Amino acid sequence: MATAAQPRRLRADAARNRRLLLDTAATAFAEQGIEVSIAEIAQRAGVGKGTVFRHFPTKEDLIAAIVGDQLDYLSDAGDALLESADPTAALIEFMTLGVDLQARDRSVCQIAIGVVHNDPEIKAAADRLGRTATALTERAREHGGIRDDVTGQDVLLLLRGAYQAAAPLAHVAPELGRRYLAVIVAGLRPATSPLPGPIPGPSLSIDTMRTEVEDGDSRNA
Amino acid sequence: MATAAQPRRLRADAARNRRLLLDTAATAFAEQGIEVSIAEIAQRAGVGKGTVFRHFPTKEDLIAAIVGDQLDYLSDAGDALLESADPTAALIEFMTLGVDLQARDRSVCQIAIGVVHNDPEIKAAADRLGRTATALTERAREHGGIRDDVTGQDVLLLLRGAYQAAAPLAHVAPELGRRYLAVIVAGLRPATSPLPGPIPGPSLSIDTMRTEVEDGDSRNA
DNA sequence: ACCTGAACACCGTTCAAGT
DNA sequence: ACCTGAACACCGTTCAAGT
Repeated sequence: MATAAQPRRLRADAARNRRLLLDTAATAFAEQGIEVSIAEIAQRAGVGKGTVFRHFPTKEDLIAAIVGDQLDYLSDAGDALLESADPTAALIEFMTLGVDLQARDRSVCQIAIGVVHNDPEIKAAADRLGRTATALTERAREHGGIRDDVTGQDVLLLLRGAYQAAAPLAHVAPELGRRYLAVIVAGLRPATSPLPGPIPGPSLSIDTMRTEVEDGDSRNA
Repeated sequence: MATAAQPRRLRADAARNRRLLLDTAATAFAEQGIEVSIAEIAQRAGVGKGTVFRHFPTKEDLIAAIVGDQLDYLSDAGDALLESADPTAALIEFMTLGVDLQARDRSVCQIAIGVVHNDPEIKAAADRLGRTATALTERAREHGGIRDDVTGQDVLLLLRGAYQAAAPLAHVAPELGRRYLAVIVAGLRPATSPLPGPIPGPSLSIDTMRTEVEDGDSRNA
């Protein structure tokens, strides 16, 4: 339920349309990916195109709202896993859920990949997911299940990597995501040599880090 | 140099235009990603839009040609590394080159992700890269550097995963790809428990696997 | 307040007319 | 044989006119 800073109370029909659009778009995106046209979504929902843009000023905003919901789903699952007896198994289960979620819904794959960054709803959902991942990661670390230079952000990003590695063959071998998650999990086990480069901070959300740098630069790498 | 089944000999100006377009598009894609318009590429190259489509019937074909070249570059580097004294270090170096290549060129990131599948040029380049990766992987395995249930295809896909994991923060922390590659490499070390799921065959290219299944199905997962 | 569809700018692609 | 730009279909987005 990522219902953040809304202008307080929508008219009855407006609220209904918003939900309707969210649901219609979610299934459409899951089926065909984000390239479905707004026109088609509007038609499937039985409203005019203009209505879509009244609720979501841009297509990105619509995607953001849906992805935000999905992130919340993963946060819920992660929070529940915090009660689990085996912290390491809980972290692995969390990552597995994340990989499967991406496989199920094509639109989630774009999470945080530049398309959907500056939206406040997504930002809030991503922050919450970051906190959950950090908690799970710290428990697993204290339990001795994973190396001590790995953060919750690492876990979230690697969970994305596991799915993205498998993505090209997703149609042929849907279980491949699990395979690569297993490789990654094995790589997270306690080890001697430290990982190279900077460590993504546990408190720093993806969006925060990005906006800090000012958007739209660095086109020339 | 992926110059495959072309209608034998282009007219002088045509050959020149083709190269010009390839170069112009390559830099444009690397700078701004694949979303640059054909119109802009045509203009930057100083030709009409129609000319672009005469050489590359579709935008995908243009991308395919460029990505194919890039894959060849990685194959060349990999083949050179086959002479290296330390097979395990060679494999790691190969993967590092692959991650860096993706970071350098935004268009390569889409490799084999469904956009660019059925193109024969890409298919040939991907096959070759697959063979190179397989050779490097087998040498490292015989050397005892990696677990024995990992194929060259695994290596290629994981190399993609490493970059994709880091991609959301690529602007802020360009070295993050190396970090996640290190995690993955650690996970590839010889181990007791086998990886779950099917093993991507060393001889089977990504494209081959895909066309075997017949495209356009499996929309409902 | 909210909905709607015509209108706009832009994109990939086609093709008749040129050389 | 190859090049060109006008023309087409489609897309995201805007907005004046309706309720």
